[in-house]
Amino acid sequence: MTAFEIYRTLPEQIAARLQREVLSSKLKPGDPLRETDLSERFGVSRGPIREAFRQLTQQGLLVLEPNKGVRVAQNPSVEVRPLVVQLRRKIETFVLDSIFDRITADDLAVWDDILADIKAACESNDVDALTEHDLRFHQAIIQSHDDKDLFTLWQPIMMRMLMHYNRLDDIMESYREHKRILDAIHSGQKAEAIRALEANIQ
Amino acid sequence: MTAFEIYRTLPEQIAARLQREVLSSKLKPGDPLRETDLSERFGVSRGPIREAFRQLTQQGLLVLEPNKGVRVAQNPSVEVRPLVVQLRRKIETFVLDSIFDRITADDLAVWDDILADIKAACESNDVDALTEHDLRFHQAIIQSHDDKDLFTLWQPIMMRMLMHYNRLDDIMESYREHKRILDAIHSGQKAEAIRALEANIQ
DNA sequence: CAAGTGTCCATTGTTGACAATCTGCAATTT
DNA sequence: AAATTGCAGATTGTCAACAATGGACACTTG
Repeated sequence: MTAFEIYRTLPEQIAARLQREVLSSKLKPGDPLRETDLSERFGVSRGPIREAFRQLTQQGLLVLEPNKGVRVAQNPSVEVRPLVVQLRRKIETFVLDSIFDRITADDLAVWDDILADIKAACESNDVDALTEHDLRFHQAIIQSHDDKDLFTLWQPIMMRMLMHYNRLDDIMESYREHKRILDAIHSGQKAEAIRALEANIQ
Repeated sequence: MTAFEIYRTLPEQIAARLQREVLSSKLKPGDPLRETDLSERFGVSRGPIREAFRQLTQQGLLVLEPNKGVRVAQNPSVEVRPLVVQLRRKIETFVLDSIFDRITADDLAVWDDILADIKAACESNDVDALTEHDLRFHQAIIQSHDDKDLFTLWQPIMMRMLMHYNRLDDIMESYREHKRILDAIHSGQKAEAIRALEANIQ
């Protein structure tokens, strides 16, 4: 768990809280979000709320209809879901392949820390925390690529996968999958790392 | 050319105009867009301008930095470009394959009309118009899928490809490529249509 | 009774004023 | 001369008031 989270702006703080509520299904697909309600809840005017809506819309978590406000987005249909998986695999394996020979000790230290958080979340059976750290793990990899725009491309795809995070019977398996990825990176086995990464994305 | 374009909202109109200026390189990567300037230019307050920024940011055409405003996004790096091509191919071929047996005469009529616009743009050597109708063509196909969320996923990827639309020596080739796609669809040749679509995306 | 019309209310859209932040440059310090 | 500080202007961030829109429901109308 991250002890202190620093956000530059008001809308970022609001967006982060709403993001958690969507990913943890406290807010369900189709639920309307009203600007007035939230501006009272967070003690700010409607401006920052709208800006937070913008960020979450970009992430694909909210859907905006003119004059009607925003709602929590629907999960991808069963038909589209395999496509989303393939897209995410393509991006993440591309990044891992591309950065592999330039991964620094600092990068690995950060990823190891996140893996520890994943382990803790699995052991305490905390699905919401697992979702959060799973996101952090893959985000950290994507963001280590020089082209920062890749993150913008990847994020909405990732979010669509996280919206129903229930594929595992045994939650500890998530920890093992991520550990396999990092183990392979530690020992310099590129092909194995990519294989483990693909296995984790489904 | 579409004679009348109806937009529901003020921000949509503004976003559409700015989109054209970015795609036609009238606004170049890195150029800053100032809220005050645009609010004077379009005769509205800064609110709708910010909303237009929102939409274009979601499309990947603008990049926002807190307290610094928005700039026109950079083109994808040469390293990332092949990935973008692959992602777009995956989505569009997925959609075409998925809808192929349910394509209606109305769909085809619309697409034929757009093809005529593409032909006209090629014949008059109007690259900006070609970009616009090329976008309309592929957008029309994507939007004919039941899952409307696919469009949101596809749009930012498409935009990254359109930001420098200069792969063709012979502009008429673009018309021929799109014609091959529609010809194959007309004659019910699914595999051939998908092949032609992939050939067009590069 | 069905289809259309009008009114009201909840909600989003727009605006202009004011606050906070960033940038560049000049003055100051070491 | 190099680094730092302090201003001033430009620009974005936030706010609260007002306008416009959409949906629900009662009412008319054929």
